[in-house]
Amino acid sequence: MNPINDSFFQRVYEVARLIPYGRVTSYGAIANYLGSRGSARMVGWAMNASHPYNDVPAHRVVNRNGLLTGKHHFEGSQLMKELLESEGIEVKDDAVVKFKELYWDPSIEL
DNA sequence: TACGTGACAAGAG
DNA sequence: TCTCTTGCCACGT
Repeated sequence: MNPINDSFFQRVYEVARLIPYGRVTSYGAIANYLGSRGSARMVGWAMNASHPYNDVPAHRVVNRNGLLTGKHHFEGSQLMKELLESEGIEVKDDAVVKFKELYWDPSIEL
């Protein structure tokens, strides 16, 4: 990984940027990739602080059930859904359809 | 300086 | 199978 980013947050953003178009991942997957499963909550916190970063696709990060738990942190509760659908990802009832198929695990793919 | 909060996850009962 | 409890770490008050 890039050593230019030292802080935990920066590393979270780094991984988030690597999420392929049309794919999704979970907070835990990112936390696990960074070395600590228990830091999943930190990933969520990092996403909360990622608003200023336009190149961080926070909408591709959902919880382990594929639920869009963070949609309320977007400008509109529909924005996250629309962003995902614009990438060809089906969203129903605030959850990613075919989540298992679209799931992207950095610790495996990288 | 210390305590509570938060977009989570996994194990145990 | 479902619900409850614990772990983990940075940030704001």
